Amino acid sequence: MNYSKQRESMLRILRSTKSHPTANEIYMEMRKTDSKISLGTVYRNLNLLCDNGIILRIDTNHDSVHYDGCVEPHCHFVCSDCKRVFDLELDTSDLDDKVREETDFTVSGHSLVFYGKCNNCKD
Amino acid sequence: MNYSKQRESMLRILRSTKSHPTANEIYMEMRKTDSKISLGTVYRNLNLLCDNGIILRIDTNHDSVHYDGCVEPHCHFVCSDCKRVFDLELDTSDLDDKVREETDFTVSGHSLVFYGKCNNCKD
DNA sequence: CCTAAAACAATAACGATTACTATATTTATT
DNA sequence: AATAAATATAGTAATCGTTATTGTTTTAGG
Repeated sequence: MNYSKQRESMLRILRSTKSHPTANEIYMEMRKTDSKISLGTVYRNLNLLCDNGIILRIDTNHDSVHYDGCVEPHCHFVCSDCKRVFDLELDTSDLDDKVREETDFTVSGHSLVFYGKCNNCKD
Repeated sequence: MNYSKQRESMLRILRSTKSHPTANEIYMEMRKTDSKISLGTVYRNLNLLCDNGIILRIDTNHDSVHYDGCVEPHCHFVCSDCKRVFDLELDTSDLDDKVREETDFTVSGHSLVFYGKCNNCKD
């Protein structure tokens, strides 16, 4: 993987927010400083960074995929009203072992997403 | 919701398998007995059945959405090789309460998907 | 039977993502 | 610094899963 200033800029954006942006939101943010950036470049780099474990993909069932610059194990909450994605502190590191006990599968990890309404939307 | 033989047939298919088929797989299965069935009908009914809690949507991060005729709370394992979806017995009913303790959010449920390799693919 | 609501098949449209192509940038080598 | 190979890019076209539209058919209730 060679250096590219586009990819560096994407990583900077992802690591400076807790908003879990979508590909298009990252694209819009990048266009503020680089009007020539291509949406294809954003997608290609997001996949590259995911495949190398540098960022995290969050599938919310709701709309398009969200991305997280924080790869420390944690889980997420998606508000079914505003669709925002929140980080949760919940420790679920024991779950993978439970599945290993129950099955003969090789478990590499899990994705845990909670649904409901956030503080702003719950009334 | 009026009766329709297309929807009845879909439910029969979904409840008679543990394979968690995609919309297209259900469509292909239905075409065996009804060559006129429309893919739009399959999608419309899948959404209708999901919205009414009669079937379950499973988002695997991998490809298109899978559906489950069993709505009893359970979680899933997706093989990253063959992409098959397996049921797990794991009881995770306590997780929602843990999130309620940690946050002020209204929690309606969660989706828990494990990743790894199944027995067939792990070597 | 007759009517209104709901469902249908067929097809067009949409939005997110990926593929393609010709050009530019990065990195390693002389 | 010049060169060459590998990698990345912008721009655009194509793909794929899903949803919307339309005119017709089926269902359910009076």
